[in-house]
Amino acid sequence: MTVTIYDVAREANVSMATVSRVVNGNPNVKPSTRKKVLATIERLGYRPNAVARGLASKKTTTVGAIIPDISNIFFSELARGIEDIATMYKYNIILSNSDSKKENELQLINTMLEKQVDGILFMGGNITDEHIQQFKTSSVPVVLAATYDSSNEIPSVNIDYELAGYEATKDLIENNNNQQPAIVISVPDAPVNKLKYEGYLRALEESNIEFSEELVITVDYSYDGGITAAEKLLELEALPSSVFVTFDEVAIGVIHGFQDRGYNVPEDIQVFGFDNTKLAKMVRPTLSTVVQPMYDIGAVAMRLLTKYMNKEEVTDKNVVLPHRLEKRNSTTSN
Amino acid sequence: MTVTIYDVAREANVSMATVSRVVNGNPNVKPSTRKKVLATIERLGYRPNAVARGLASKKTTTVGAIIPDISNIFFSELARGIEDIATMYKYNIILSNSDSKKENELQLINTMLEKQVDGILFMGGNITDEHIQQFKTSSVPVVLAATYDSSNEIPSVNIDYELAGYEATKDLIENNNNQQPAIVISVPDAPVNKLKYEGYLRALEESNIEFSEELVITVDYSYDGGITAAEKLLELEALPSSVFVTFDEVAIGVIHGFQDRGYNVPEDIQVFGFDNTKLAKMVRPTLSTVVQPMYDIGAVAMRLLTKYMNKEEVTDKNVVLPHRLEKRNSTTSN
DNA sequence: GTGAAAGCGCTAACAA
DNA sequence: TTGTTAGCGCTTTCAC
Repeated sequence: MTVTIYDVAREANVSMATVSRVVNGNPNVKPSTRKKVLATIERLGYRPNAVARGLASKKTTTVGAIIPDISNIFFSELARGIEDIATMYKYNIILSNSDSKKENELQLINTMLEKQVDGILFMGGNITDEHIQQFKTSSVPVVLAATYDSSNEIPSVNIDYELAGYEATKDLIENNNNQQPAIVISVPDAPVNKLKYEGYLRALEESNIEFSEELVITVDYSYDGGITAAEKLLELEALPSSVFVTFDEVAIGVIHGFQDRGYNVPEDIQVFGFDNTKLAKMVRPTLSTVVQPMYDIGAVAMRLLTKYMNKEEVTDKNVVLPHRLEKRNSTTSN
Repeated sequence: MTVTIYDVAREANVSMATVSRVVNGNPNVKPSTRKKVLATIERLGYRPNAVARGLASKKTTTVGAIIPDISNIFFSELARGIEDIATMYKYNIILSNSDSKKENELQLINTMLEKQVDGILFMGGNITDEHIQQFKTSSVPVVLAATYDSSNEIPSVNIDYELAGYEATKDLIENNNNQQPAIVISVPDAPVNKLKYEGYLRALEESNIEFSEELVITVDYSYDGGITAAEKLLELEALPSSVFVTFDEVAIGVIHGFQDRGYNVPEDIQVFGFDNTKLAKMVRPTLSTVVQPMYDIGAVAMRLLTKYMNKEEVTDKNVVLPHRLEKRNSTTSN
């Protein structure tokens, strides 16, 4: 049926070891026999069986990627970064969605390990001790992408969320006469979001702004969550002059929530987002936001993982990529 | 090092065959020995090696998904549909991006086959004879998702693109005093887009509208492409009263292109999109569009693939899912 | 530069 | 109900 290395060996009058050498680019093969082998491979349409190879070599050139939700624009960009670098290094990706549920995550890690992946790229919300435990006892390296582990035990690639939150808030404060910006938080339990909030608080503190709790709004991580947030903000006695929204998609909902009720952004209220997904340029007014380089995070995380898989030396185990503020029209009246 | 089925067998005083039976849920095991085996599996932390299993059983419970670009919101929704059904049937997905390049596509198919996937889900633009050839000689089933193969030889899941294009155009014609809507096309060589265009032409014909070629605009498949399209439209002697844009993302660019130049949608020009990605509700005015059920296409395609993989009988090899028009504010002055 | 042979960890007859 | 024994298709010593 399927043609094996053994068939090729027989047809080419060499041993299977030689065929294996040719297939794997081992230099210890006489050019003439290499040519002969290559010819019969071509003739028979031989295609190496990666599963058999994996069993014999204990390497599958496959890595597992556990991601909350690939249909989320943030993660799909991240995934693209991962994929591109993986391809560059000849790895394939087994991609699975966890919906950020611990149970799914732990289960998926196990499945990936069963499939003998050479490494795991993990994206998630909350890293629990159980996660850490599983990562540390894993037989293959694990790298976290856009996922914060406060213990810093697991290699990771992130931006400085606290600083980013601080800077965005600071910008809003400075442009609004030292008034407290509101903040719209989603998935408040996820450490990265806590960090954004901490940055927000630090900025308030530094500007000696008296903190009003009612300006902290928690809503779903969704466009509709943003609409809801706008409604909540409009129910307050006084509309704050600005709002920091911790996800672009939610921020766009906030903008439209205001606009649909006759308010103008940025005139009535300025809106600052977070992530710089491509959505940020696809609204009117365009969204000022914190640039988080999703693609790069994915790419760098994958690169880092290859280093671990190849047992290369790693100097920087917890990579912090630069971020910046991109000011657009949702904060700038012009 | 790693604990194998053999270790478990020894520790539990049974043969590896029995352990295998327990692991695979084979009922021919006495409950007491099953319990004993399970206990030692637990105790030793045994984790079955899927690669060895794959080699022995010739099944990997892994399917390959070849997708143009996972960071595209359309495909990422599709991918989610695929993934969810795959999980339901205990399959894992190897996901790869092709950027719709034939060379990559062919290469990826080959890689997937080397990895011994049990089936392939293919999404792409142009299906050439070479593709068909490779699919037909593939040792595992292949299903196309949102990808048109005019020969209908390969199993597929689609909507009726021609009809959808026809209906959208028809709607625009009827709401605009029989004037020819413009059409903005991206990736014109892809058969699905040709079909949309054919539907457009049929609608014109049916309404006895004299066809003006200058109302056919071709731009990149991107938001910026939409901006460009709006510019091109504004360069015409007379602005058409409506435009059918064959992708939502481009349509949103078109809307903003007009708005940024002081024109109003739908008052100055109506805009109709295609796909109903979640972007459609995230613009103002909200986008009227053809609802293409991406998630369902992915899910149904994966389900279809499982049928082929299990050698179940398939009654409907080329599935055509229903679509509909979702009228929103980009075509309805209110 | 090439070949022989022993696994890799498991499944699946076939026996018992 | 359980065990024995071939492989699955390849890599990788170790000889020659």
